[in-house]
Amino acid sequence: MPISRALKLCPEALCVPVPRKACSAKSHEIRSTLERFAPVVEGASIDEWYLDMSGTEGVYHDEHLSVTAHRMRDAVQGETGLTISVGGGTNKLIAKLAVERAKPKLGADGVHIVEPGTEEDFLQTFDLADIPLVGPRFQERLAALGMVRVTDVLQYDISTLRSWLGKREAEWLWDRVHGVSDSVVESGGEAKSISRDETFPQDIDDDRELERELLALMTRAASDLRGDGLAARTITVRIRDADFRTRSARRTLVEPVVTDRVLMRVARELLRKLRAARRVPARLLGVALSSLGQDPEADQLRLFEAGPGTDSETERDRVLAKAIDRVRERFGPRSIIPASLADDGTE
DNA sequence: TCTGGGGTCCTAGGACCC
DNA sequence: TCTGGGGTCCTAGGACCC
Repeated sequence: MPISRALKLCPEALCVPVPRKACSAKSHEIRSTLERFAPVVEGASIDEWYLDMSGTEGVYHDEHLSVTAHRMRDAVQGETGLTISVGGGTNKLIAKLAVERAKPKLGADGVHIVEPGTEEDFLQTFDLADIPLVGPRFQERLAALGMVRVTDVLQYDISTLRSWLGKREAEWLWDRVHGVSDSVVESGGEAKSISRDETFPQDIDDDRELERELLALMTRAASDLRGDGLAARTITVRIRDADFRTRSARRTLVEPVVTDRVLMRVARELLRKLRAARRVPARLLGVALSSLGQDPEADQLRLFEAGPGTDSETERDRVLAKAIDRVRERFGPRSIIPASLADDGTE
């Protein structure tokens, strides 16, 4: 339920913000513990990881995987105070489905291992909606063809499925319902994008007001960008109109940038473009920074020095941005904010 | 009664290059 | 009646996940 509706129904409710920093710190703690058990650990989200256990049989003296899994569970509980569930199988699809069967609230003991060779039988106990990446849209199409459970799909041969769904999707689904998945466990790494967006309590139609919101969003995104030691080449502005139509505009710069001034200058142009194309009240506004790379060092020789009013950053821009970040870190995110934004982009 | 926030990945089409 | 072909980069939109 959206908070705005919850507060309408229950005006005295107290809203407690998500302690994002604390969640992220706990996530790192869990990962560190898991890394002792497997050579490759892939973070799938803030609270899910894949471990590739192949090749570790000798290390664990050929003990059954469920024994190792219970030791992982105990280690995480002991070191972080949090309870995890562990699913095991011969590929990521099986492991992901297995962990749902491992959860103690279903009466299990926190571990569920699917033995090699039993994957197809295991799959037959699921609905298609349980398969990762079978979302609401795909479910609807499949249901229209009379397929809701995995067993519904197994009645048909691949050529029939191809004629209904097209080659690519039919073959993808065919593999999944047979428990086949060849995606590898990879440790991954840096974020691919950083975004901030906000749904307004009331739709906003005023351009100046939208630009103020844009500035607030960009200030947060840019500060996190620099906090991670990254720079961005692509800036995206997203707007959701009152009728829920979502539009976006983006621009990729030749050089990666980090400063509020340049990021905001591009973002404002993109917002103006979106507003010029369709000017109706907006319910959401967002910014995203992508094409990320390591921030080229501030002390690096810069071939071009550009002034305000261009898309290039000056040394002054970068020093200023980082000084502001330090003040915010010490005194809080609201301790120093842009007073206003002039039309030429200076603050 | 409308539908959160932060992400990833995929696709289609266009520009441009050799 | 014909308008090559393949690769890369970019934009816009959409599906999906937690």
